[in-house]
Amino acid sequence: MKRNHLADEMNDAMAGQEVILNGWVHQLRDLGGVIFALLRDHSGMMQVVFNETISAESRKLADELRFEYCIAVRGIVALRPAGQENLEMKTGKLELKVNKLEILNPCDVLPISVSQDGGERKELRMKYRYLELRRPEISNKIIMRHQLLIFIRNFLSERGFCEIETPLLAKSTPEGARDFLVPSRVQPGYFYALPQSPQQFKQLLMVAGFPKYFQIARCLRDEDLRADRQLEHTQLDMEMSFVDRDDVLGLIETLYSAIWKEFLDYDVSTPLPRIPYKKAIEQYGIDKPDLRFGMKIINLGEIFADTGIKFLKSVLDKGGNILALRFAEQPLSRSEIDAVEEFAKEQGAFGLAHFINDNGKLKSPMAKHMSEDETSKILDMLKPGDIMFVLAHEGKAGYEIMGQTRIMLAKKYDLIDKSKYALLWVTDFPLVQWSDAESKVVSEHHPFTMPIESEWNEFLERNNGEPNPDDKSVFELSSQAYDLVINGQEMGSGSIRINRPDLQRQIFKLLGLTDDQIDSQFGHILDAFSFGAPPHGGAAMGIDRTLIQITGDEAITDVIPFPKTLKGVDPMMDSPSPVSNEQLKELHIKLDLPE
RNA sequence: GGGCGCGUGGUCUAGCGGUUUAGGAUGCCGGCCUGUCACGCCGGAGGUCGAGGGUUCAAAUCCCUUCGCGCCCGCCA
Repeated sequence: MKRNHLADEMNDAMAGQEVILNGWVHQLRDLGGVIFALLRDHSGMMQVVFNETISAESRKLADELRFEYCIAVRGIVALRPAGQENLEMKTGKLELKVNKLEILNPCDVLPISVSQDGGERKELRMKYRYLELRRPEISNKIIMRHQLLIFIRNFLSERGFCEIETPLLAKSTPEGARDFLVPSRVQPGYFYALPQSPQQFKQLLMVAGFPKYFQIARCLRDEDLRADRQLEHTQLDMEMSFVDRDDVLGLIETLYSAIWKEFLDYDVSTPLPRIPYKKAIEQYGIDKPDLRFGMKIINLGEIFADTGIKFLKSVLDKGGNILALRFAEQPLSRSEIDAVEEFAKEQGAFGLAHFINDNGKLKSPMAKHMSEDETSKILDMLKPGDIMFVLAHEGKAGYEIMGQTRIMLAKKYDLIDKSKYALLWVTDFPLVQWSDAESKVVSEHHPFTMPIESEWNEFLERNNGEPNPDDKSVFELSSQAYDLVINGQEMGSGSIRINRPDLQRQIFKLLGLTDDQIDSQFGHILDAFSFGAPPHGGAAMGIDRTLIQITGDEAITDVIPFPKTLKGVDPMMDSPSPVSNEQLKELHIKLDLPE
């Protein structure tokens, strides 16, 4: 019995018509003489009725029905008796009087509930993900993912972008995340790397003369997982030639405001705010500020420039900062204030002082050591009842402690306007940063990022034309890189790229690569740049993260059809798994397992 | 690699040294019920309390180790 209608198509006008529906038993109510079931298909639900006055045979077979049996029913669409309508249901005024039932496939006792959220543990839900996906609330996210991808493809295609696939079997390079390796059978001892992103391929497409490229690309990185990080994730990868930074930012913010309008009916005003990296750190203590609430970091350096308070003075003398957060939402108890200090200490602070405007009088552990001038200036900044948390700390770490404290306070005291979406760009990222793990200078974004050229040229001049990583001013250099941030989450990043082989080689040298390493690992791209490579730039946007912003979920596993656990295991397929000795032998691999 | 939390019949959960033969809900099995919609009522089966070790007269409960899951730090251009 093949279906000729879907549950969702049933309407009053069809009363009296005979139809066949296929689907699953979503709910069962056995009243003895009559059995009601909710039949669910991908479109919706329909109540079906088994009654011996309609069909004794079907009524008898219906005794066997249980949750999630896969069935086919044929029957007459009918209006429910007066007073029996279910107004909560789209088809609630109707029912199907079944004259033939066929059980297509029975269903074992369910390990997780399908008809509702049974609150099962994550590991179980992952193992039986295909059952969880039967729930419309869950599958709708996967359908929305499809709709988002279609929307993006149409948007970019209409604007002259060409979707181009790039290889999955690519090459391992020394920069960046840990690679997933794939052994070559034909070339013993050689490995492909799965792409961390199509970065080099897309730049080579620019060299090839494609003006606008995009790809919905899977990116793989063998690093530890988080709620917003899987081993593989999907990026909207894009690149354009003959453009400057504003062209790229303009296109992406137009796309994102269109997505927000389409999927959330939310008006994002463009152009988006653009905050230089340095300012983001100084004002929010983080490179991905959440602008749904205020409470910017305040620098009290000037007020305390000549202070007599020793620990403040000594931090200032060492070039540190005195930073503050003004908390004006509600008075806090002594223990609540202590909890804030405790949090700051966990973030690395030595301590966290505070000022309170106690009806025009300054209340603070430091009050009696402060000058009149200092006291009045602080009081001027506080309304009665306001609390100001104060941190004296050196370097970027001080801003970061305050940034984390700012976020903690906002979450704990509900300062975040959940109806708001705060989209912004953070621009002018540092070109490089220091890696403690590798004890060397590494790219902040990636090694193909164009520096801000005036700064770069001055840096070279200072170092006699050599890209000297030991010149500490290297950390002051900015790049033409940018991040899109939404509600405090990094949504994607991009940059204007280097397109000259000489500059690219200098950057590699700055990162500590020798000429030999550069030639063997990046020779292809330097070659390519030497054949008239056009200026170009682009970005890559996280599709999974974009989706959880739209759905309001907290983990990207919610919008991935078959996600993996935090240990990188797929409990459903039970991967990764051992392979046979024959397979290993074919690949010329011998195992050297830890104890 | 480090920190925090969780793990009890199919599933969710109570119990957190002895009142327990581990309680409840739901699902499952059997019975009753012709207008339910989380249908209802009656009865029943189902547990090595994640695993291993220890403390104790006595351990689901306390301690140690270990495994799994989640969240965070490190890590992730």
